[in-house]
Formats: sequence, C-alpha cells, structure tokens
Amino acid sequence: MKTRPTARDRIMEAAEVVFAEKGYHDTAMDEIVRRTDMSKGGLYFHFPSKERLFFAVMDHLGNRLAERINTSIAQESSAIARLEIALTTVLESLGKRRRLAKLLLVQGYSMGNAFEKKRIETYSRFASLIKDNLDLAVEEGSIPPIDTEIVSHLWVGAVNEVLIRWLYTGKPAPVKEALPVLKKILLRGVGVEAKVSIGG
Amino acid sequence: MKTRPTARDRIMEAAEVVFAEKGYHDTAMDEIVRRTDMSKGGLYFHFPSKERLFFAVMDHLGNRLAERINTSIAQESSAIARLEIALTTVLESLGKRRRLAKLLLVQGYSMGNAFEKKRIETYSRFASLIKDNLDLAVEEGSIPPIDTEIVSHLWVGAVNEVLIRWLYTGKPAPVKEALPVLKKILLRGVGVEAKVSIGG
DNA sequence: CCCGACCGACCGACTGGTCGGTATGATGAA
DNA sequence: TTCATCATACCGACCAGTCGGTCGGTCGGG
Repeated sequence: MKTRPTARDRIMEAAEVVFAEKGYHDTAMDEIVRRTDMSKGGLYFHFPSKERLFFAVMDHLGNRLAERINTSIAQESSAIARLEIALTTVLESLGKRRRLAKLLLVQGYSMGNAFEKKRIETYSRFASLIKDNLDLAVEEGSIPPIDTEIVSHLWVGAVNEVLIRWLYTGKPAPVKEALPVLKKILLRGVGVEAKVSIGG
Repeated sequence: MKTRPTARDRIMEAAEVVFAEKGYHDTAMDEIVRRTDMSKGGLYFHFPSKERLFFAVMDHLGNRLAERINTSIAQESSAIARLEIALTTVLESLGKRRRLAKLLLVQGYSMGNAFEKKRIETYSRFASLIKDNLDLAVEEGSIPPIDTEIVSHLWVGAVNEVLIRWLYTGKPAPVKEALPVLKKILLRGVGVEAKVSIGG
C-alpha cells in the first residue's frame, strides 16, 4: 500500500525542485512553501534553517546516487570492470535527470563559503569509491602503480566538467557521446590497454 | 615612471580581494568601497552594477592567465610540448596565488544562474587552447585520433578539480605533487607513450 | 561657468526566521 | 463516558536586518 509521504519528504521534494532551478541563494523559502501544502511555520517545524534543508536535500540525492552505483557494481569481479560500470551509472543517472545533476554539481556553490565542507564531503565520497577500485586494480596487476589519490579526483573532475558542460550547453550527450570517450581516455590514462569493445 | 593606477583599476583591485575572499553574493558593495579611497557613488560612476564589476574582474584575471600561457608556449615547437608547458603554467600560476584561483574557479558560482554564460565563456577559452593543440598533435601523428572537443573539457575539469581540492584542503601541492601526476595521466590518456623524464 | 569625477545619506525591495495562536488526537482522572 | 490537559503539527502575519543602487549636491580644472 502506498501511504502519503511524510511532511518531511514532501518538503524535501519541493525544495529539490526549487533549489535545482534557482540555486541556493536565489531560492526564497517562501517559494518552497508555496510548492508545498504547508505553511512557512510548518516547514520551519521540520527544518531549522534554509541551510539545513539544502544539506538534507543534497545528502538525500547523494545517497541515492551512491546506492545506485553500489548496486550496479556489486556483481562485477574485476576492479576495472567496476570502474567502467560506475562511470556508466553516473553518466546515466545524472544524464537522465538534469535537475538532479544541476543541484548536485552546481547549485550548492551559491551558498558561498559555507558550501566548502559539504562539497568536500560529497565529492570525496565518490573519489574514494574510485580510489578503492584503482588501488585494487593495481593490486590485481591490471594497471601499473599510480597516485590513486590524485587520479581519483582527476576522474571526478573530468566527469564533473563534462556533465556541467552538458547542463549548460546540452552538448555532449552524456551516455551516447561522452561516456565512450571518458571511458577510453580515463582508462588509458591509468594504463589500461585499449581493447575492442562490444557493439558500436 | 610609475603613475597612480586609474580609479577603475583601483576599484578592480579592491573588488578582486573581497570577491575572492567572500564570493560574489557575500560581498557587499560597501565593503569594496571601504577598501577604496572612494565613495559608493564614485564606484558606481565607473561600474554600472555589482555584476558588471565582477565580470570585469574575472575578465581581467582570465586575460592575465591566458597571456601567461600564451607567452610560455610561444617558442615550443611540438603540440605535446605546448600542452605540457600549458599545464605547468596553469598549475604554477594558480598554485602560487590562492586568491586568484579561488575567484576564477569557485567564487563565481555564488552569482547564481547569471554565472552560466560567463563560466562557459571562460572555460571554453582554455578548453579551446587545449583542443587546438590536441588537434595539432593528431595531425602531427604524435597521438591517435580522438574526440578532442570532449577530451579538452575533460582536461579542464581534471585540472579544475585538483586545484579546487587544493584550495579547500591544501592537499596536493599543485606544482610539486599534482602536476607530475596530471601530466602523466592526461598525456597517457590521449595516447602519448610514457617517456623517461628528467630529474626526479 | 560648465562638466567630469566624486560624495554619502538615503531608499525600497527582499527575505530568513519568529511567534502568538489554532487544530487534532492521545492520555487519564473522575 | 466525559472533560481537562498536554504535546505535536501546523499556520501566516509580521519583523528586522541587509544591500544594491540612486540622487541631489560638491568641487576643481579648463
């Protein structure tokens, strides 16, 4: 049976829409309220401040993405395969929902310097996932030793930039165009020999 | 002889400091005024709005960086060498001045969606520079054919992320630690064979 | 006496957060 | 069963601070 979402969830849903569209600063709490069947006082009963609400939304979306990645790579046995799948999942998930991507990748900055900590936290999480698998790949002997710490952030930055570019210009279709290039270049960068891929 | 900088320049100098420190939104025009020997009215005589002032500062800094890159790569003859030098110059220039880096890489976002256009413009400029040299490298036969459009943005994103990481955590020293890794991974990614480097 | 450069008090719009009050349902003593 | 009591959830008018931008006025040089 499908029960009504909790008030908290309804608020976060509305907040996600507005924050993603306008960014943190340009979003007025009154507008989030307007998108809810609730009053301002009601909202502030559930969230103590605009900042906390924003962080709650970011955490929620970050968790969903992380879960999706973890699920997708669960049954892969080699580290390189997991990295490929992870890339695919990210590009697919964010490429499918502009709103999600915009909020996660861009809109936080308009908070100003208060965003620093959250950004580090969010990005590190995905960088760690990459790093762990790169480390494994090194152990497995699939790739030569490298500074996986820096390289993982390099990967995050590369994917990030390509996605932001897509957000702003609509240009490289994330899955169809960007993904193959990202895979090829990033993997070759860490020393994976090119191999013939399926399909084309 | 050293003449006094123009009023316009003095304003931009003060603005650079405050914008870099606080970000666009958290910067009050009154504070920029305070850092100047001028009044608010005087400032608004030279710049029509906060937004325009910010863009002027960004353009100025972007130009300086671009010039520095162009100078540094001017006498290199091979495309790959130019790419290496360009990477070095960027990491050196931004790694040396946190303020510059912060303003150029992060603080603009706090403008909200009005920043989109400027971001595309600024980043595209550096991406183009990379793309042009990648195209040449392909022509020269130094690297196999690739989608240089996407790859150039991948490079920009990678460098960008590593620098932002450094800004926030102070961690990988841009020139000493990050640069060698970035060079190696990015170049190998586009198909440049590893070669023994000098020193180490 | 004109004009470009500059002054700074002031305005008005905006917005995060508050607070006194209300509706609803649970609890429990009489 | 009934009614007082209390907590939870919610309401929305209002407040106080902030800040970009304005405007009438000043001043020195040509």
